[in-house]
Amino acid sequence: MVKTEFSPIADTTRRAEIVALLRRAILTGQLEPGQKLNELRISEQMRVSRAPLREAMRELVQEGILTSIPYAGTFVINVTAKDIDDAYSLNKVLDEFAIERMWKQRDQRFLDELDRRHEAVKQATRDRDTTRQIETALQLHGLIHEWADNSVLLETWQRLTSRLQMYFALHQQARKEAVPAENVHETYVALLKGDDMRAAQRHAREHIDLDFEELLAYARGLERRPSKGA
Amino acid sequence: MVKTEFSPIADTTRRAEIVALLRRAILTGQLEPGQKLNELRISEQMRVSRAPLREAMRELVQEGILTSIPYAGTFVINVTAKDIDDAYSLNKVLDEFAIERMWKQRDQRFLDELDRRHEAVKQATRDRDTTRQIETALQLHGLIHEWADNSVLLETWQRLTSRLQMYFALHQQARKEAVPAENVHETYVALLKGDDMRAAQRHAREHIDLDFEELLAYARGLERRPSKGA
DNA sequence: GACAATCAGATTGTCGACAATCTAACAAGA
DNA sequence: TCTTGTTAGATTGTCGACAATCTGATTGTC
Repeated sequence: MVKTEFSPIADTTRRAEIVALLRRAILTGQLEPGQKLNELRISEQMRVSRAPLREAMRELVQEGILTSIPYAGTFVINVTAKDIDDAYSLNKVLDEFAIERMWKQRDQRFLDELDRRHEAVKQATRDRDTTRQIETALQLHGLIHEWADNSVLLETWQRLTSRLQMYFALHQQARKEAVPAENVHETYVALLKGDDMRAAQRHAREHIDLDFEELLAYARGLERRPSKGA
Repeated sequence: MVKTEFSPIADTTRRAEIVALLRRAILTGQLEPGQKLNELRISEQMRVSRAPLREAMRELVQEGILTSIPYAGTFVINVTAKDIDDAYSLNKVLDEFAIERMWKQRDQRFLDELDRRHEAVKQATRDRDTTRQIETALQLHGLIHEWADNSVLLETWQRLTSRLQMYFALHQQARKEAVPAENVHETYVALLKGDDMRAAQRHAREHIDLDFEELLAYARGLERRPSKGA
C-alpha cells in the first residue's frame, strides 16, 4: 500500500482560470462596483473566445458578485449599506453555529493551523500588504467553518466571504492605508484555544461588530455618492 | 403618479428557460442523483445549441444541484445522509434567525399571505399531488425568510431549499405515496400569528426535527444502495 | 423647440464546426 | 495472468461567425 497522498490536479480548463482571474479582480477592487464587463474586450485581453468567458461569468453571477441583465450586460454588484448590514448579521449567526459544531473537534492539527493562519495575518500586516491582509484575516476566520464538518455551512460561508472581501477591499482602497493593529485577533485566537465555548461565541460576535461599525460608516458614505456604473 | 405596479417581464433568453427546465427536472426527481447529463443529447431534445445549455448548466453547478468534472461531464449531485443532516441543522439556525428578524415586521399583509400559502399546502394535500405538496410546503416555510428583510439570508435559504426539495422528492418517490396529515402545519402557522416569538422559534426547530428523522432514515437506506451514476 | 420615427453602431445571445481530452476495448509482452 | 501500449469512438471544451436586441444619434414633422 502506498503511503503518499496526492491532491487533485489543477483544473486545466480556460473557464476555471478565467473564473479565478475575474474573481480576484472583483474582490481586490480592480473592477469597481456597478462596472460593466464588456465580453468582447475582456475576451480579447485574455486571448480567449467569448464562450468560456461567458460560462465563467455565469458562475460568478450565481456566486453573487456579478449580476446580469439579458441583452444589457453583466455588471459587478453594487454595494449598499444594507447589503453589508445583512451580510454581517448573518455572518454572526453562522460563526456561532460553526463554533458550536467544531468545538469538540479541536485537536493539535487544528491548533497548529490556527497559529499558522494567525501568523500569516501578522506577516501581511507587517508587510503593509492590505490586500493580503484582508485575504489572510478571512482565512483565519474561515478555519472554524472548515472544522465544523458541515459542507453546506462551509459553502454558505465562502459565498458570504466573497462579498465581505469585496466590501473590505473597497473600504481599504477608500482609506488608502493599512489598518488594524497587529494584535486585533489575539483574543479571538486565544479564546478558540481555551475551554469556554460561550465566551468564544460571544467574542466572535463582538469582534465582528467592531469592524462592522467602521465598514458600515464607509458604506453610508457610498450611499451618498453612488457609482455611475449601473 | 401611476398607481399600478408592474412585475418584471419574463427573461426571454433560451438560457433562462433551460435553467428552469433542468432545475425542475432535478428537483422533482426526474433526473436521478448521480446521473450524467449528456450535452449533445439534451441540446437535441430541447432543440437548442450546446452554448446556452452549457451556460445553464454552469449556473446550476454554482447553485449546488449539479457537479462538474472537467472533460468527464456534469452530474446531478449525490445525496448522502450527511448532506441531509448538514442541510437541516443549518436550516434550523437560519429559521431561528429569520423568525427573530421578521417578528416585528408582521402585519396584515403577512398574515394574509401566510394563510394563502397554508391553504395551498392543504389543497395540494387533498389533491394527493405530492410534488406540489413539497413545493407549497417549502413556500410556506420560506415566507419567514422573505419577510426577514435580509437579501443574503433569503438567497442562502433558497439555495438550501433547492437541496431540501430534491431530498424530499426522492423521499416521496421512494415511498410511492402521499404523506403528511393535512394539519401538520397548523401549529406552526398559529404560532407565527401569536405573540410568543421564542415559542415560534422552538416549534420551528422541533417541527423540522420531525420531518428530518423520517428523511434521515430514508437517506441511510440510500447509503447502503448507492446510485450507479457517479 | 419638442417629440416621434428611423437608422447605424455596438453588444449580447445563439449556432455549427473543430480541437482537446477521456473511456473502454483490444493487442502485445513479461 | 497481469500489466502496459495503442487505438477508435464518444464527449467535453473552445472557437469564429451570425442573429437578435439595445442604445443613442439623427432626421423629419408639428
